[in-house]
Amino acid sequence: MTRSREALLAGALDELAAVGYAAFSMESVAARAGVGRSTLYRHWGDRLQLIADALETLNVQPAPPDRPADETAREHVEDLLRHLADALSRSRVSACLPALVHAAEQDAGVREFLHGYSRRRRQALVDAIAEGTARGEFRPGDPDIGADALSGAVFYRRLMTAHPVRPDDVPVLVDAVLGRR
Amino acid sequence: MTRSREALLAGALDELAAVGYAAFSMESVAARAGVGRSTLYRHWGDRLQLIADALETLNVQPAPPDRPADETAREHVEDLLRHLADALSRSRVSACLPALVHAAEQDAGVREFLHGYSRRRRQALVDAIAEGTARGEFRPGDPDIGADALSGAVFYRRLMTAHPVRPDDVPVLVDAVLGRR
Amino acid sequence: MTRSREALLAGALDELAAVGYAAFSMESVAARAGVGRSTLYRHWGDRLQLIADALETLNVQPAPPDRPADETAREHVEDLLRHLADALSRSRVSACLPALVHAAEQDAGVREFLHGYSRRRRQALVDAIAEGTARGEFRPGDPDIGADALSGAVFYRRLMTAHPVRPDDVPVLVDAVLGRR
Amino acid sequence: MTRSREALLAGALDELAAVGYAAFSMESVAARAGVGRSTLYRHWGDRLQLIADALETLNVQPAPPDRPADETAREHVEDLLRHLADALSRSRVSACLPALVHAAEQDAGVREFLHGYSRRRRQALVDAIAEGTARGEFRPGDPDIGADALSGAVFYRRLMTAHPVRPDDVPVLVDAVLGRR
DNA sequence: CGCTAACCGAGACGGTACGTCCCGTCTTTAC
DNA sequence: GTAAAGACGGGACGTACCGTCTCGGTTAGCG
Repeated sequence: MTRSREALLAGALDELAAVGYAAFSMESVAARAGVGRSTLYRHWGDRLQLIADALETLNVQPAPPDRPADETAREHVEDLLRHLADALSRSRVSACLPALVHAAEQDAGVREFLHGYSRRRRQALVDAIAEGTARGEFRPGDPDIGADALSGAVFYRRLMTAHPVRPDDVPVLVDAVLGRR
Repeated sequence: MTRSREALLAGALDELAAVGYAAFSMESVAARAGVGRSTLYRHWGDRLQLIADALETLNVQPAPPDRPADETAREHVEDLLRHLADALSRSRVSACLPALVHAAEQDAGVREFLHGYSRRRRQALVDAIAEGTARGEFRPGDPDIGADALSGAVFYRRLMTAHPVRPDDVPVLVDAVLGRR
Repeated sequence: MTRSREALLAGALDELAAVGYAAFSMESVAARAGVGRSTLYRHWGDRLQLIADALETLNVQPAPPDRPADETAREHVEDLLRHLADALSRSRVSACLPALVHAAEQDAGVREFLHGYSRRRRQALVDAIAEGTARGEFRPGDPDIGADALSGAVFYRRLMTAHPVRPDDVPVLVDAVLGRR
Repeated sequence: MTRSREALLAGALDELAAVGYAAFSMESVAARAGVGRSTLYRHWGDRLQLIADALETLNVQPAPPDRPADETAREHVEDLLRHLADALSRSRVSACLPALVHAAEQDAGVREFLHGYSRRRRQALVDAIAEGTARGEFRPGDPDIGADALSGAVFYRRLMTAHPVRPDDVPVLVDAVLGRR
């Protein structure tokens, strides 16, 4: 709303991406925003409220791009996964993700945010898979399981290995889990 | 080695599991171990050294149980996944995992540990899948991709949702990714 | 200035008098003043800055009492010495003196303070002696030397013996050094 | 006695002279002596015992030099004062003196040592003055007072000013306090 | 136009944890 | 059997943030 509010929310995300949740410092957020410490506390009371609020900022779902009428379900699934892989490689979300995973373990508010974020993405994937399965584009199977395996592979590679999934890897992954073209 | 060393390493893991990496306090670890703060610093110098060392403790791979000679590759894969699912539900590793994921993002030592830990588990899975594929127990496919999808699903459900994979979920998952029985 | 500042300065002098310079503890000063340790460090940064500042407190010279017009130079000299003897027996200055002497050896700031304090007192004495000498109340002689001998006796007895100069001892001392009445 | 004992006593005096009583560190004394910390504690238990013992080392009175038969009492007094002035300018005693003054205020053992040291020196001076007074070399007067004034001037200038008494200053001082030649 | 209210910065305050240094005690090694 | 090495619990150091608070100063809106 007020000018400093936005500067602080942005500063909070920067801080989170830069030093993580553990070393996150209100002092430093205020400095990033070029704002007095007291102003910060006037708006958010404590660290967690600020972080939780800043995360909402990330929550704005970009409207799903108009899908061409003739896009196959497989293409759609691949798009969703490519977008996820991309988000986990480059965006601010990616930088904050490990901090979020950790914070979620400690704080119900953050947990809610993280799970909700994940749920929305996953649901889109489930829908696309279900459509493809119905159309016979994919091997028959539970679309929920498929979504876990596909999303999981992307998150797993980002969080637990040094080699995140790249866009080119996506088709192979879809082939393996949902059935060859 | 010395008595207090072990008490402190154990205390460190407890602390990590209890309050996470962000709120991890040397003060509190020393208290948990019933040991003077200076003793703690005599051994580890700072927070990260202690955590890194404590993690090595988790690193001891339990010898793979003697596999019955007649176990199928599918059974083996399912065992590995059930063990992983179990580890991510109950063990000390699970409690520390979010803290680890976060710490790994900030510290190379922890990152190395986490990736190494993940790599070893994954390799066992890859081998089992490859064997099954060779024997025709599974649908043909790249065992690396299959391992990512299977491991990924388990980690994803633990870290990003409120519903971790339970042992009973494993066969369905294996069916979906590697091919129906 | 701020409330706690004064409480801390007073506490510092108490601490200095009570346990000396060697055992002087910031922790304990803060406790004496009923103030948080961080407040103490916010104002002074470290032990020496605090002590140096606290000493300035002692530096306020009480305005010389209106000397009766008919006071002789000898009476004036005796007054000054009695005042010194008294200060070295009872006052807070006396309690801090040994600590000061030691601290002065290690720290230039304290040294400056101590020497300045001594110089001012001594100068008043030199002036009084010079006046008396000019008036023929005292035996001819260098007033600086006389001041050293008189001041010296008082400090010497305070610092190096168990028997400080008492007010009654002053006239005899003046007789011996400056000439009999 | 044992080799390390002596090294430690010497080291203690060095340390005292170097950093004073306040910053005196057992750690550092042991290091100076090239000896383990535990060896130090085996001999002295704590800081004060060590310091007290080390000071005894300084206590060895050099045998009074054979006074020439024809030396006057004034010459003797001047010799004693010159020796004192010299000791307070150069020797290890001088370096330790401020530390001693301070320690004496806190610790009875050190106080006893310091006062005793002072008493012995002063007595020699009193005797010399008394002799000179008896012989008519000095103005009549109480030799105790004279000794306080003379010793006092020397200590005062050492401890409270930046200008210690130098050997050349001695005759003038004696003239002023005990009577002109 | 001037008053009031909000928002803001600066920073004092009591607190807690950090990592460092030294204390005095003790056990364990090794010469 | 004496000395070294060094682990141990303790406690003060000076630093950095925390979250709370009071204090002036600016700006805006409203009377």
